[in-house]
Amino acid sequence: MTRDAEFRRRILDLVARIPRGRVMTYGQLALLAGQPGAARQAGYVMNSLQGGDHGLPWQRVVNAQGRISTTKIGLGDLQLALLIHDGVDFDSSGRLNLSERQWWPEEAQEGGTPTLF
DNA sequence: CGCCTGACAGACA
DNA sequence: ATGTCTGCCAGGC
Repeated sequence: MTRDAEFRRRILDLVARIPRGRVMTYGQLALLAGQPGAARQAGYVMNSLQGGDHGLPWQRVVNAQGRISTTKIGLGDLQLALLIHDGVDFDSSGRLNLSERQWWPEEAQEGGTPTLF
């Protein structure tokens, strides 16, 4: 299996596990998928979903500033609505509180090493 | 092959 | 806070 195919699969596995009301960042996904610093590639994978299908909670992925990045491809309003429906609250400047909303998988929480795979 | 553009992020001015 | 620069690398032209 090619490296990018593995990367993609790992990203999607992680996204599928994000609980309602919590979020993960692109850089975090890349890190846990074994490619620290490849946040842009994580975004590239998410972009391929183009929203909705796959039954994945794609809306639970935001950038490192707690802001929605899908505004660039026209999915911003939808993502915001879905997150609010999840119970996530945003401040007046459109940011959510990452320190209380960012979710880390159990495996990554206990061990000192952040990489998951 | 080169050049440019991205659902990004961190460092720095 | 805002803007610039660099690292990341797939895909379009």
